[in-house]
Amino acid sequence: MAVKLADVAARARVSTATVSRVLNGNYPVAENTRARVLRAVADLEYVVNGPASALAAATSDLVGILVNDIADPFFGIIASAVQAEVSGGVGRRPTGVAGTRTGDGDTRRTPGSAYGLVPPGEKLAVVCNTGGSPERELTYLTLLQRQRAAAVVLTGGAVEDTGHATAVNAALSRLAAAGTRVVLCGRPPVPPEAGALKTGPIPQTRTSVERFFSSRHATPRAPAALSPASPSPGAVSPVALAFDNRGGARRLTEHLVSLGHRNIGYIAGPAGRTTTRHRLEGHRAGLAVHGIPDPAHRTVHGAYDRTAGYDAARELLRRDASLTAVIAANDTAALGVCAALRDRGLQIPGDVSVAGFDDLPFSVDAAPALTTVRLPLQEAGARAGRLAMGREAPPPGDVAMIPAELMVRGSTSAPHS
Amino acid sequence: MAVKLADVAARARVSTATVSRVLNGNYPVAENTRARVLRAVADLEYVVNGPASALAAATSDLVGILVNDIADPFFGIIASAVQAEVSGGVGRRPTGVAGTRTGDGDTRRTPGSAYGLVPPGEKLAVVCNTGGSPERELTYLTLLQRQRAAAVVLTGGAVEDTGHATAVNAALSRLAAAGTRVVLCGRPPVPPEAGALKTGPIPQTRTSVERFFSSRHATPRAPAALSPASPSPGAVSPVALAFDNRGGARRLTEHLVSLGHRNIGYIAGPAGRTTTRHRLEGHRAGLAVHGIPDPAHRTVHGAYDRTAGYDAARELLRRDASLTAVIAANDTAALGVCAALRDRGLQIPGDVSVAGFDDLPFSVDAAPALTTVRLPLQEAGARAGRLAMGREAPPPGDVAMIPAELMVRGSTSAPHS
DNA sequence: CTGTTAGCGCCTTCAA
DNA sequence: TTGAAGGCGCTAACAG
Repeated sequence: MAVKLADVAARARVSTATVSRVLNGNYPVAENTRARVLRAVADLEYVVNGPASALAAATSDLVGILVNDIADPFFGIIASAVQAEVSGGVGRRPTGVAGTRTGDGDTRRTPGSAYGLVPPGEKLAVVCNTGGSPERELTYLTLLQRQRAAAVVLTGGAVEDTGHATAVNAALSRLAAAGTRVVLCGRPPVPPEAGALKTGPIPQTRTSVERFFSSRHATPRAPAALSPASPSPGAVSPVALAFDNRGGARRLTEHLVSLGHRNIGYIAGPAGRTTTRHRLEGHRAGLAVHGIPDPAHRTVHGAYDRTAGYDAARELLRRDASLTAVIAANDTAALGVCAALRDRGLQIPGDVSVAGFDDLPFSVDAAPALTTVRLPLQEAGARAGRLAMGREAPPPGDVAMIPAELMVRGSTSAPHS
Repeated sequence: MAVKLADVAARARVSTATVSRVLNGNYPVAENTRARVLRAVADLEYVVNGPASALAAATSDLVGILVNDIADPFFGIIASAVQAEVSGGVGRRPTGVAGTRTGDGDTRRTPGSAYGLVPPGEKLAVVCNTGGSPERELTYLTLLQRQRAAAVVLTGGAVEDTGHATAVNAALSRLAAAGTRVVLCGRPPVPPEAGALKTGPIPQTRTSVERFFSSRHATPRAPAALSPASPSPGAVSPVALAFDNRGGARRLTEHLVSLGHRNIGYIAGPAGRTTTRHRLEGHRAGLAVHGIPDPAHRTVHGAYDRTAGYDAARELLRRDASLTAVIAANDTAALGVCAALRDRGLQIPGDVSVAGFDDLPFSVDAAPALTTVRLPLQEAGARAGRLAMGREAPPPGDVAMIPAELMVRGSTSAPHS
């Protein structure tokens, strides 16, 4: 980029410091001076140099949202909610300096009028797709740390490999230590020992809330790296919003049992992930409560997608023709199960009942409508977003359990005979 | 962040320049020196300061992917493909310097061994959710320009408001002028006039391809901002991969006509967007070809979601009870249509045929399976990703039309009587 | 192969 | 209310 702050300053006949103040709206500037500066900015189509700004101020407005699979609506819905909260937050910056706002949103203004200007406090919410790969997860975490992200939200189940978990927790600790807010959404909290593993001094950065409600002319950003170390270098446990996967799965299985099912096939998600394990544990607990045996051959692992559900259903039927119900680890896989059953000429739920998990938007439109467990993805994502922005107080103990709700629909009924 | 390059240099007893060279792997360094540096990096848990690095090098490794609705699988699938190509690209950096790689992927190594290290050339693909809001689209574009993004991929239909279109095109021109590669995916090309509106000199940055295949020790990045202006400051028209929405819609409608339908309801997407218009035009063309009248009351506009489809279907039936078929602007809305018909006690396709668009993964599992138009979202996204990385040559004229394929399934049949 | 030395563009005290 | 000036941490010539 050619045009820089100095160019704007020259054209507005002020110093670079003044231009900076106008742009950041964090310091009083005379009204007509401000106007001159803004005109110069528009005329020159000046756009702030993010890196330079971030370097000098030691902060950035990036907020990272890590998801396991962006093509899966489960994550799309969460990410969307987080993003909306982060960059469209209601009541953000109530005392914003008028002159630095984007304007009235009138897109028919002369092009260039609002160029390069973004409402102060506006964060760049950014979704990072790990594809479920541990390496990529770490890579993104590192990249976000490089960028000095303001906050990071990790969504969905975690990989349970000890080495990886340790590495991730260490990365999160470093992030937190660097002043980045870390929030877990739909992911179990970091075990205390892990969180306490390595912790440097935690700089006490002022929260966004504090900034939002401080005096009209906010004082300059606190130099996080220079602030004195906090007294207790205790465990850095990120705020966690965990889904009640275990409870939801248990209630789902109990629902089937109550209908009279005894031979229930279970298609679990990919092995070695917390979500997979918790749902499976819930399922088994549901069986155990009623003293129903659970032979290993009735469980198959697969990915969280349609094809996996399809294949797994065939495999289950091959192994055990006496099945009267199949539970899939999520709705997408459940659709695959339905397809496999139909291809075998089996009626749902007449011959075999089917159930899913998540209650994604399309589940109610399957035929028959899918019995499943509803997770309030949108609400949880929004809450995670507010937590990431420091706009909501963390739950007691920094952990909240998000309830799951059983949705009984047409795909389950009493077994045939 | 406390630990900086100088700290690492001190610990490794080398100069900062050497550390930088090791980290960037773009210059020869003695093997044992490199080892010392890497050990120091690991010991100190050093993580590069992204902003500082970006500032000094005048580039960043951010790649932005703009989507209208991240919760919609249509965009999720495209974004996923782009991302995979951008950050997992096959054969990227074939001559990479071994020592600077993350390692063998062994997550059980001592935590800290690979910290802060990311494979050279690794890009941070980042998905930005505009929510279909023009303002947010511009904001993201500005924010990405601030960050000096390496590339930007815009996906999905564009808003047709003239003022907004002009503003977006101007923003894209500025991005391009700043050396950011711009790719349109599933979005019509920028009209020549618009693209030519404002164009500064286009710095001739070396493409990634050139970098990838240059000598073993790649020479330093070209100083884009300082390179001489290109001879022809012509129009900056970004590479565009457009979907054949018009053709697909036309074939879909002709399919219904060929089955004998004459009274076809059409649920268009939100007004004022290119995708909506193109699909509607295709539909009308399909009717016109066969001389079938198209009274205005048979078209209803709505969002691209289930609820909109549901409501619109009820409205259409209210207006015209003679309908024998309903086409929805996308599959999600089509599901809503099916639900509305079922709620009215109508059979699909016995009483009313239904068709969608996009062929999202769940469409084949609807009951009956949805007749629709398949768009190769995954393939298009991957191609867009490669284009964004400069790993694939742009199509002739910088525009490629991605074909749409009619998928005839169970939800359409000849009308009843 | 390695060290020295200027900046990169902006923010932010300190003065005025 | 405004200006002057010193970094922020890193990269990239240019020597050696």
